[in-house]
Amino acid sequence: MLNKKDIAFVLDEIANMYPDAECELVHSNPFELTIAVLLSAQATDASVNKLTPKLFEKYKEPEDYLAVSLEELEQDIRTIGLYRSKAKNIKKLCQSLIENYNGEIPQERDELMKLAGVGRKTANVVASVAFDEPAIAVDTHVERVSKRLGICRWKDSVLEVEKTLMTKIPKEKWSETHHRLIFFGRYHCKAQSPQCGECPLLDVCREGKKRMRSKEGKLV
DNA sequence: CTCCCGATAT
DNA sequence: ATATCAGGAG
Repeated sequence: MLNKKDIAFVLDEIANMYPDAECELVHSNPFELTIAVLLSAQATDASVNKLTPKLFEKYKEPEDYLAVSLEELEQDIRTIGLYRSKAKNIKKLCQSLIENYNGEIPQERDELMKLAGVGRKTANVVASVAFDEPAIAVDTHVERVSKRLGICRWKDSVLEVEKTLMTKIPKEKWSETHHRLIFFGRYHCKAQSPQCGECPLLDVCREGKKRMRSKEGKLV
């Protein structure tokens, strides 16, 4: 496990690598962001961003999603994986927004998580990006990077990873660090081919050093 | 735990 | 061909 000094080193290095890391999902308000994050489950940001500009032109408010049939909405998001569940959740979410939240996305994470298709990770993203609340959304990248580096343990659940990160990172740095960890995981510490040979964190990364030994110094 | 699922990278 | 992608619901 990384000690306090190692954590500080990691935060410093990823700040150098990705000083301006931010949400890459196309959106222009909290409602669009929520839809985009819901769609992004088990899909790449690029795939979602390819779809949402046209989608948001057709569907501007919760009422617009309720005005079409489920089949029509499914067809409109068909290029995204899990599209049938997502279409149903979007419909439920919009109905709930109108019935319980005056048609607006709520700011509290507990309220966000009551919405269909919105779990802890999505709620954290919306609270953080749309409403500037300190939060660390643990997605596949944050989980993988945290475990490889040794910030948390391999067996930790997603919730345990989030709690560990919140404990080890100063609250005012939660949001920026969260985005930098995502960029680091997405573009450098990739799932299939991590660039350990060119990684500034190699000295403190147990998994990276293990990988370099097994490959005898050869890059991926 | 399983299921949902198309697009893209390896 | 297989793994992975800003997960969540049942």
